[in-house]
Amino acid sequence: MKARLRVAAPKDVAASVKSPRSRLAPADRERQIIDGAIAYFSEVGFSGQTRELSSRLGITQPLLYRYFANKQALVERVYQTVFEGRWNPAWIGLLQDRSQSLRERLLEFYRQYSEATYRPDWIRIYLHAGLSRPELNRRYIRLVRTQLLPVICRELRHDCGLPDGPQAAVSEQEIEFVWNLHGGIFYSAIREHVYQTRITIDFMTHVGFSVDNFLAGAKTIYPRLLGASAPDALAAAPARRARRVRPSP
Amino acid sequence: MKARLRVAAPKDVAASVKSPRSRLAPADRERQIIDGAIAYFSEVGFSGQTRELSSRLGITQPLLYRYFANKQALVERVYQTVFEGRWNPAWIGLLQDRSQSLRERLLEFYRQYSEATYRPDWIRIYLHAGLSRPELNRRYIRLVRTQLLPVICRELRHDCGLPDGPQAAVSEQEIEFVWNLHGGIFYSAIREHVYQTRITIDFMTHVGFSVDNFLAGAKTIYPRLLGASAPDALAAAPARRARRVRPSP
DNA sequence: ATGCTTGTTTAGCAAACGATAATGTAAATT
DNA sequence: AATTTACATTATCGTTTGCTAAACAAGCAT
Repeated sequence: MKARLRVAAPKDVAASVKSPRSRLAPADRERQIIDGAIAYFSEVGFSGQTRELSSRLGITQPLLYRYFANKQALVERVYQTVFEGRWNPAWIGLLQDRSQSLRERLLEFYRQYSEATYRPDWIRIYLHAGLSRPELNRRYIRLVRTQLLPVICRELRHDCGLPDGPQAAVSEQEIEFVWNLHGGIFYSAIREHVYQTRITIDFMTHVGFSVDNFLAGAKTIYPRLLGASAPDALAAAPARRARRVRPSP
Repeated sequence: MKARLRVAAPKDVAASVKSPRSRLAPADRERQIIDGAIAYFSEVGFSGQTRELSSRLGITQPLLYRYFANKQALVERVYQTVFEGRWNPAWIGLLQDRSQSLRERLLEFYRQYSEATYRPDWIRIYLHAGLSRPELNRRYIRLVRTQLLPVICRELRHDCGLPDGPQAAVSEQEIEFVWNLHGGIFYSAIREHVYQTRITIDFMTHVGFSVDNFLAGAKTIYPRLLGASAPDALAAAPARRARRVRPSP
């Protein structure tokens, strides 16, 4: 039907710039798209357009839809890759290795942990997800809350010379106490990678301050958290502070 | 020209549901739009649509454009309102009032500060902004960095019985030490308001842990931060930790 | 070479979205 | 009450955006 009209009009000069249609194995192309999507969505958020993404990848936009049913499916893969791909179960063992001082272990842990997660793409995806799909972050936080923090709590008990045993459950207060260390370090990573504040102090130096302060303070504070308050405070729903809906004008 | 065709056909039943065209004073309408925009954009992010926003406000979409030249202008007003409207200069005086213990002052400060800023709309706008317009957050952080943290540093010096004077500048290490307190508390607010994690511990109880840990740790750590390291570390650009571009697959 | 399979591109639709012009109407002014 | 002012709505335009169908071409089998 349609005559080849472009016989005498080959690719013009501008078109010669773009790459000449590379044909990749499906697994490679998929991987390339996911990596590009992580970089792109971490930069502009998940409302970024598929055309811009494909353009950055050097491919055409419909090609995305050969590998992912729709944009949402691609976004899910990004979430999954970022959140599930960078957790190292060996960290638990590292923290429990009492042949080193707890300070050494915490520093080494945060060195490795920040190496894996406190990088621009991870943190930004993490925050974008937190704002649009908090259930994903809750799942990750549950991982930290159940796998990581209780281990630190027990090591802290041991370090402070406090009684411990397999049946002595970690209290909510203890967890919250350790959250404080974790959150302070995470926030300094946010300042660096999200707000891009110029930070004159080396990241691990900051971690050193945090850990030292944490351990020194714990010597004083941590003993209080065990005996006094009931560990079953979990069930109780304490009265939260009153909260205005709007600031009074 | 056009005959009144609807004489015998007044507003139908469905139309009677929507409000009957309220006519507000410009200042009131503008305020209403800004408040609605804060609530809406904090929920869905700044890529939210103007139609949906106007629908929530119970007005028509073109009306937005009578009050704001374009969407971007509205977004700017939201930023401005949220970031500049909730800082209370009196906090500085509160922190410097040595008639109370530093512990009391810090607790009271964080009670007031969290009341003003650690609420869902503020935090979410803050994070959305951080991801899309980090320069705005940098400005806010500079406010904290220059107005708030140095004051805490000086009070901490006094509390730890360390030498102080108007000419003894606060070192970058000291600031970073206090960032840790501030960030840990902020992160617990993120967990609560953004990830909507169920937190069984009262917010101010958590703040109490943080402050106590901070003060107890400071007694040990803080003295080190003053004398030893050069305060002019600001100028130096310390070697940061090596960083892979991608995690090895 | 020829044809076949399948990865890739071209062309384009339908809905969504920011923005504008024209029309309508509530309330102040006279 | 008539007129004017300006706040608000209706209708619509041009573009963007997710997504699809058809055409095209790179590599393998024959």
